[in-house]
Amino acid sequence: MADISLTLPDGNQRIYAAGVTGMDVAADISKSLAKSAISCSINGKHSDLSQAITENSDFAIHTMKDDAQALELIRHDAAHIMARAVQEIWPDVRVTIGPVIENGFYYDFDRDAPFTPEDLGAIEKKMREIINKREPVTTELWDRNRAIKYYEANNEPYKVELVGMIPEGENLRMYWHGHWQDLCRGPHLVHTGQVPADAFKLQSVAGAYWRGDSKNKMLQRIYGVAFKNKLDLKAHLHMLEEAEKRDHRKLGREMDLFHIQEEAPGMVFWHPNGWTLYRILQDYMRRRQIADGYLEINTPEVVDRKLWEASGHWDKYRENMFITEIDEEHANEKRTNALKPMNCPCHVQVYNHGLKSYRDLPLRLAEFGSCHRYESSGSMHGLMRVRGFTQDDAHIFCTEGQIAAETKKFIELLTRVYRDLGFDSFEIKFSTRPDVRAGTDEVWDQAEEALEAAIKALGLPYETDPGEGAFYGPKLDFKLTDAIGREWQLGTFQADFVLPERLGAEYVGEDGMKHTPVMLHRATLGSFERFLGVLIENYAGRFPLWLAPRQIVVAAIVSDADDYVLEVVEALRARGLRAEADIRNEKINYKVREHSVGKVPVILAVGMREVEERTVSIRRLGDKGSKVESLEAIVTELANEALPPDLR
RNA sequence: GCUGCUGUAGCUCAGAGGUAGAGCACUCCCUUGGUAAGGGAGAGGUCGAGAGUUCGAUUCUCUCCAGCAGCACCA
Repeated sequence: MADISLTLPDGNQRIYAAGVTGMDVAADISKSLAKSAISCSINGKHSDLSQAITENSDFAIHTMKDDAQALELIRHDAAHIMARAVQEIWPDVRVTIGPVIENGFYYDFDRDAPFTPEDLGAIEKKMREIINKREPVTTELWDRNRAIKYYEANNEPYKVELVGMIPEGENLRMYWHGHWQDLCRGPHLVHTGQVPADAFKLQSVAGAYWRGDSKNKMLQRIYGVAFKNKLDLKAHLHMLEEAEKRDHRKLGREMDLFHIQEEAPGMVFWHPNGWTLYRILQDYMRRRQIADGYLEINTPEVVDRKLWEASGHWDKYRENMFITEIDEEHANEKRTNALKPMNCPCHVQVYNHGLKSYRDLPLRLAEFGSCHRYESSGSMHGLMRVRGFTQDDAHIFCTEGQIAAETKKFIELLTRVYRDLGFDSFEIKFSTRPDVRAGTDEVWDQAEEALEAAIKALGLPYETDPGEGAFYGPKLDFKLTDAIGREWQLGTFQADFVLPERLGAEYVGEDGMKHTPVMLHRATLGSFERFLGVLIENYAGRFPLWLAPRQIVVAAIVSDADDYVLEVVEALRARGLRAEADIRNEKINYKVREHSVGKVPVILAVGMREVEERTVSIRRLGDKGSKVESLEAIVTELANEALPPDLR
């Protein structure tokens, strides 16, 4: 056989006979490398060490030191080992698929009785046994028919179905972990003992549809996490605990922000603290939008079905709309109304009132529009997914030629808003024309170019998602990253060539003829509810002063200071600060603890010393100590600090 | 909507076929205390809703509602 040349990551080249395996090369380099090797990359493709190399290639050996590869393999092999363990304990369980996911893996099984938490312990134990056997992982290429016959003989219908989906003529890779075998793309570790027995944990059991389709049978999914070592696992479990602590549903209760109750699932009862936060955010958005040339409007929430039929929503989304009938006692005519699931049809009604000229464009109509959507019972989640919500919605009516400038203007607004609210980074997803769409190719060309040009003009990175646009136009989605690295899709910007026409929106152009405007749907926060959920979790409830619903508590150390406490509160309130007095019969330790737990950013403690010197002792949330300043200085300092970013 | 789990005081949770308990919070009293829980007393619950089994159900069974985890969905 001819010789081939392998280029190692350090640039060195080595010559081997064609057909050499990664393991051969590792052994040739050093004995210890052969021992620690877990996989290799051949021309950048992550491969098994047993893979034969037949041509000149860039080549790298991976060990446990290569995080990306090591974690992928550990998790992937852990999934296989888990499946093997399950089948060893319950031979009648059918296997399906088990991929690697963030931090871990899962495997879907078909089994009559669901797994219980106790089962997970038994499976973990069996997995450790398999790991401790240190059995070699081997692989073979099979042709389709052999694989189908094999799986039919072994009563694995899901595997038969999977093999059936692989194109004719393509060989399949089969892997063995000891006697247990699975169809898999690979690559895998060298032996089962390379999965760290003390660094994985089975987390939970849940149902999942076969091939992700709700028409299919529901399988039993087991989720697990796996890491390189015990410490990483512990760190991950700790991180989960931390994330739980900042859960907005928990903080919402603790900080007395809102609640949701049985009689109105998916609808929020905002408490004084939460509504203060909501209002601060809304006032801020209102100022930002007005500064950007938006005109605020307000439209009905209950609207006759005729409008939804005209807009097309009745056909497409009726199942998700709250529909009301007016009973005959109260109406001469029986009619069917729907709670608005979105604002756009109503905004077109406002636009349509009165003849519009090209001189009126772009016309930016904004509404903090209260919408209702009947979300399925299983999808609701605190404030993040609700049935009643308010969008920071606006529709920009403009000409095709104005799309680019409006896109740019909007992205600039969104960037400012996100930054002001503590989110420094976000990603843009650009979705282009789908196969089934309305509008001519020329219009799509123009709109896609306009959107893309706007992102480029701002020098922002973005990702293109071909074919993912709405049927009525291309769109941009904005995903931000919060303080603990989670991503949230909130803002959106969508061009629409369909709705204005459907609802008869027109303007008189320079040519004196009637034209149909383009409508740009856009939201920055998305919905206030969801955004506040994200905001609460991002700050873990410890809001910057301008956002904090309770900004300052003035606490008396002795009751002789009560009058002065009230005076300080008055002085703070006079400057628009949200200040409360705490003159309860409690010790200062108690008060400090309670308000710290309540995440009040500033506690001003006053005793007789402060009364006499007209000072206050200021303690900031999270600080250990306090410092004394004059009342006058504190009021000015806090008043400045509490200004919203757009007013500074 | 689907699979599984859960529903007891405002919150976190314990409990049992004979009609309920703890801690914190709340109210009152004592205490005037200098930066993360001072002491005492008291009040508070149709045990998610409905039906069934039973002499008796909050406990067992069924149905429904809601929540949680995941899946599906998300204009």
